[in-house]
Amino acid sequence: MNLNTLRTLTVVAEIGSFVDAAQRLNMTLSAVSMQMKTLETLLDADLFDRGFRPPQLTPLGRRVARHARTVLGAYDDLVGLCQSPDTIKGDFRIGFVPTSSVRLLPGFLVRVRARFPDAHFRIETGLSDDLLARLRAGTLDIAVVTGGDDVPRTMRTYPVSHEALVFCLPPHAADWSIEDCMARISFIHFMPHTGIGRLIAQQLDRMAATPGDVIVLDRVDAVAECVRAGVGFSILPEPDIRRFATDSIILRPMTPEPVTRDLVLACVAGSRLDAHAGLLAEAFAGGIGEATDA
Amino acid sequence: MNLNTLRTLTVVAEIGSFVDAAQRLNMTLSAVSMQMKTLETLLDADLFDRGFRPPQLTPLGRRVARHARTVLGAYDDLVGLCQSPDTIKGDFRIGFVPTSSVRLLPGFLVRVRARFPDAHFRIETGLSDDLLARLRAGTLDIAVVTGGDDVPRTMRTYPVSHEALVFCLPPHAADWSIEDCMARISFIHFMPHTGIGRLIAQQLDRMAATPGDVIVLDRVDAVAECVRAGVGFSILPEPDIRRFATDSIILRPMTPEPVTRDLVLACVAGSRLDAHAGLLAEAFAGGIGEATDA
DNA sequence: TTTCTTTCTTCACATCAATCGAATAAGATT
DNA sequence: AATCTTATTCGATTGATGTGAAGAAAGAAA
Repeated sequence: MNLNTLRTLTVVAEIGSFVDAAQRLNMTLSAVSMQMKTLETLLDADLFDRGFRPPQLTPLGRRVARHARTVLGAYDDLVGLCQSPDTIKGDFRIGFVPTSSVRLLPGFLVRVRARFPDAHFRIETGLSDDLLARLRAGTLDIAVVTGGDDVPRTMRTYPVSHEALVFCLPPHAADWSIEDCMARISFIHFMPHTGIGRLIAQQLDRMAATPGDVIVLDRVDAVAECVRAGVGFSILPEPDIRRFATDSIILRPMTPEPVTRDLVLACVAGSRLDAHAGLLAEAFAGGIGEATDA
Repeated sequence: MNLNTLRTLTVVAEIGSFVDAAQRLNMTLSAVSMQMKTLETLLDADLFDRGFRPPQLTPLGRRVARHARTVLGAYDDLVGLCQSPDTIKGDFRIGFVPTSSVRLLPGFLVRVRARFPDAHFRIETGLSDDLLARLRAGTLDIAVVTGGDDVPRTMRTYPVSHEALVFCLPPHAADWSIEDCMARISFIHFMPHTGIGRLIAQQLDRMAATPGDVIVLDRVDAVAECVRAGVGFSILPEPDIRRFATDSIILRPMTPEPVTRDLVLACVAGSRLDAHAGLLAEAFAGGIGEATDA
């Protein structure tokens, strides 16, 4: 009748190893092992196949672990019943898409700590799709993801930031048209397989301009250095590129009209942070610049 | 994170007193008190109003208690996941309508103990409507009730017994017609406000025969004695009346066609005994006679 | 295969939380 | 007010749960 064993089970199921689960839960390996053994005796069921060294969940074990999440969720809801609706308290897990983790995270943490001292967040990063899947699986309570069509209807979203995409040109191309750039230098494509990458690809399509040469990079700082060095030009969210040597990189708004990338705070409807997600979204207030520059 | 406190809370909420809840839970009053205090500190909420001597649940406390039942239900489901589908294990609460508790209960208990030694049942009695309400509220896992239209769709039912209603006439009326009886002696109406009582009233209606005089009784043995003494005649389920002095009471089938009263085992769909209700219904096999006479 | 590393299990021991019984306090009841 | 019933509090005991070290077992490397 103790939920700790269930919580441990879910963590073990998620992580796939007793040692790592123990570390995450701040307890010893032996405690985890004991708990799982206790649980198996209590339920009179084989949850793990110990023929493998990280013991593998049996099919039954997987079902139990999934159901354990429901039980824990129901329990968390009960705890939530007793909390005043304008405060947040407890341990939560929040996910960030990589670029947002650099820019939005610090300000978010500062504000949240000030406003909700009894709330603690474990921060995890991942691509939008990954984070959404983890929200659905219940291994994440809330996440900052790239907004758009990809976010399913079952999730509630709250706008967190609204960022203009801009062309980033090297100094020597200051007077060039975008067509000139396409023809004469490389296009540096940032993370094409991600939410923001798809947005960039979409813009290239829209301009019906095929770059002569494409370089793919997965770090904003690398893109910035390459642009500055004159290797090529790029498209990035303005706040991201502004963090790097703005003076030596030419920023130019998207043509014919501005394009924005939206970051939203997503939360499964009815999940335990559902009622508080709006409050948390406010902790991003002021946008990126203020949050990081403060 | 311990479910025992939640279970205690639900029992306290149901019973309305710490002492009685403690007795039901086989623990001391102080333990119950401590648990409730612990729970209140943990949730940081006032669950009870201690201005009254059996402490009264606050509105929040009531909500928490209701939600606690959900949590416990989810937990029970999890336990159920691990049990083989053809065995039953654990503590359950079963309700019986009064007459069935006399006749069906012993046989049921004997068979269930033999077949499912790890299942334990707390037996409670009540009228059909009461039992159905308690099933819905989750304070009962399963119940034997009078079948018919009253059983809502959300409940699954399994036939348990099928009993003919019969006229019970005193010896001196052995040759009388029912019309004669109506005119000359009292009709003894058994428990008119219950499931079976409504069925009896329905039969009187159908026969379009208004008895001259009606005596209401709520015990089968009292009905039997009155009939035997020649006070009046009655309608009862055959197995019930057979338990009393059959030789000195004339039984006659209902006219124009036989009428039956069905007892069903009812269970909320999706509740923790849902999957096993069919098996339990089998424990009533053989019907009343066999069960009690064995 | 043999050896080594990693990971889990087991054990004795320490620690903490839950329960009990008795004494006390506080609403109900008369 | 006196008394009854019921809940709270307190110290002592018990049981459950966690720790760390030693042992076993699976997987990787030689």
